[in-house]
Amino acid sequence: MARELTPRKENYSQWYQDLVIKADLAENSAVRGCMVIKPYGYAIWEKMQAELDRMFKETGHVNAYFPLFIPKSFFSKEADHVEGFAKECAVVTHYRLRNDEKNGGIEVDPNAKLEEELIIRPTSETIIWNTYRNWIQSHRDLPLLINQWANVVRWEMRTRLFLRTAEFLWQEGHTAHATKEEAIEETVKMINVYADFAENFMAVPVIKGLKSENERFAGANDTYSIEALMQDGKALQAGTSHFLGQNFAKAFDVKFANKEGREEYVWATSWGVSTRLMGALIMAHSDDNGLVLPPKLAPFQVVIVPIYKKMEQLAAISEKVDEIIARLKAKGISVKYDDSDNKKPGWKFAEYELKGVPVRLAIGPRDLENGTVEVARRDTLEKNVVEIEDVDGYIENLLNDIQQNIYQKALNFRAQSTTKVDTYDEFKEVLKNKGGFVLAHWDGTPETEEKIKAETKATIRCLPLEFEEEEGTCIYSGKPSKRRVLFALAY
RNA sequence: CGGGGUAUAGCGCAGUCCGGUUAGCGCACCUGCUUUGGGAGCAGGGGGUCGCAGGUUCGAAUCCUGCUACCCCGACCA
Repeated sequence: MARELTPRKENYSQWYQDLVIKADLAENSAVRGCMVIKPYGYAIWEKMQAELDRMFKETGHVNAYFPLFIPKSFFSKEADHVEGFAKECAVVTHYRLRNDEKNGGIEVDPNAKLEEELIIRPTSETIIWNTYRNWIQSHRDLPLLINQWANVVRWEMRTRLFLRTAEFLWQEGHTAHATKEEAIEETVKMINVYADFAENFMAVPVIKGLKSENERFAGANDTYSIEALMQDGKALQAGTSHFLGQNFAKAFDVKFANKEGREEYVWATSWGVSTRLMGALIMAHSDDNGLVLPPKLAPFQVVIVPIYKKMEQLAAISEKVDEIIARLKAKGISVKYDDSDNKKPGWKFAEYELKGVPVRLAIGPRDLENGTVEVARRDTLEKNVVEIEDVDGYIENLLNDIQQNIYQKALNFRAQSTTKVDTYDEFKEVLKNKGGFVLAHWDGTPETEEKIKAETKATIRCLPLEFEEEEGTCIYSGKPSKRRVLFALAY
């Protein structure tokens, strides 16, 4: 395997894709725009899933599953929704193949044309709300708090591993509520869950905010997002939570009898995060040696590499290692012991650094004599010799320390990369030379936002939920503004 | 959909301009010996419809025509 990663500054996007492939996370598949997630990458995704799923359940949600196919007619019931997604839908038109008598091979059977085409879900609001109609009669049926883990397809023109693929894995929550207030509360609750997950598990600091009208989900009244900053200074939308108002309830005629016995449309939310989080994780922390995984999401937190000349030495080392493994496992620390004989220690060191394993132990004859082990941490690449007696407690602390440290590092980077600007010239200058988040005044109109985007490619990432009221003037139009909003170039 | 590029062993590439022994190199793989505290060394070995289809020629990976796929840069990305 070629070891070199292309220098990051030259072409971050290429560097990122190389890293994804070399660290064995994923690769492009034979199918256009689709990705094969390899076992190591999938193991990280499974860790993410497990934590998110736990958090959803703690907030009262349950899992269910809805169909992959959506009848075209369902899809078109909500006008904004269909308009937003129409350009990127995969459509099933036939249900059978037959032998091609003329040319050999196989062809679509023209006699098997579907009366109504099926859309492969790009998101499931429509099929789910069509189902909810039958599930909701009374206020006693509410709230309905359901999540599904699924794949969706969006026929993107250009794709990038994890960040934008034609098919991707995600979870989508779809909830129904009796009141507007309760639905809004749910929307905000879930964006907070996502922020909590990003910061405390992924160690990626995020900014919670409200999307501008232009960037809002098709069919939503309000879209909240969490925005993360990548190491190349571009923003990544890492999760969204939508307040859907009564739009889907009206489109699918979902009404309930309230406590007074009157019929009302229900209030809805939807929220989702996807395998794009993998991209965020990689681009937030990796360095030139490869991935840097937060201990809470690493498929294994510790790797142990034995160093030996003769098989007898390996046997003695393995005996000691078994003890260490037992003690680490007792503390809930996951460990891989790589005693494979076909790779040299140096190769293993480099390989596990590439894969971002948080802590590496090396143990050889010298250590056996001294009762020590060499502990190397991935985030700083520091090495220390530790008494075997103390190793489990030491590593337990070290893992916490690494989790904190990489979060702090990302937070510091974000702080350095966030700039307040007051003029349009300054705005353009910062975007061009420094990148990162730019806080600026905006007049609140979609027209201004579009013009800024057309001229600079920067978009309003969000109107941060945490902000200071401040009199100012729009950097573009000069009109008055009461607050700054968050701009950036984005993935 | 525009602009550029690529297609040769599992992977990465050279060879193509200027046609000519048996198509080559690195990594990986197999065998053996020596190695093992930061991506080992030596020796030997296996593996190819040179993207597909036509054409030119005594002779095509190489020239010509058509097709297909993929990559990069844009456009697109609720």
